[in-house]
Amino acid sequence: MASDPHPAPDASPTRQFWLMKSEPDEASIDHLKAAGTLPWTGVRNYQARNFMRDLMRLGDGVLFYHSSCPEPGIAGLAEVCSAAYPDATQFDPDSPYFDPKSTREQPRWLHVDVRFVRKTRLLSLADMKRDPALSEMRTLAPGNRLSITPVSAAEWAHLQRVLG
DNA sequence: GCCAACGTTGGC
DNA sequence: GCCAACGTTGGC
Repeated sequence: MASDPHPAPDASPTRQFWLMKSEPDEASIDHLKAAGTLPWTGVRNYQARNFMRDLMRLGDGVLFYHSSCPEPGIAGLAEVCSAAYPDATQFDPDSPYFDPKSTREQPRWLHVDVRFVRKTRLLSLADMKRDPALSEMRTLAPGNRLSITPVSAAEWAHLQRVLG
């Protein structure tokens, strides 16, 4: 593996799993495939930030989900490949993610990097909703708006089978 | 473009 | 600390 600019200090032996939403206009699974890795910038929700900052570990599994698009759903698999570090876009006045209240001394917003694993068939949101094995998925909970949600080991294993 | 649900902000 | 106003998310 190439040198990692942001290695996690304490990769957990227990792998955890996440669903991460991205608008394909901004960053699709094809963008990730082409880039290899992407910095997960632009998260401006404290709960989602805290997942990345406090709970994500190197090698955690990621369901790459396309949101706010004609066919929302899971489009591929990825994995966490860095520890959390400050989001550069919060300091950039020209960025839509600029946060004037953040400082370099005490940055508000952090993110991890994510590495491409593989594309899958598109498992649509409708498919997910109709699968009883996914009925407890956090991302499907009524009113959920979090762009990053935990996925249970059972849900992950089930999805590996469903996605083929 | 609509709108429900939720998060954040800021006056008090 | 309350809560109204406002902003954002994201499916439809």
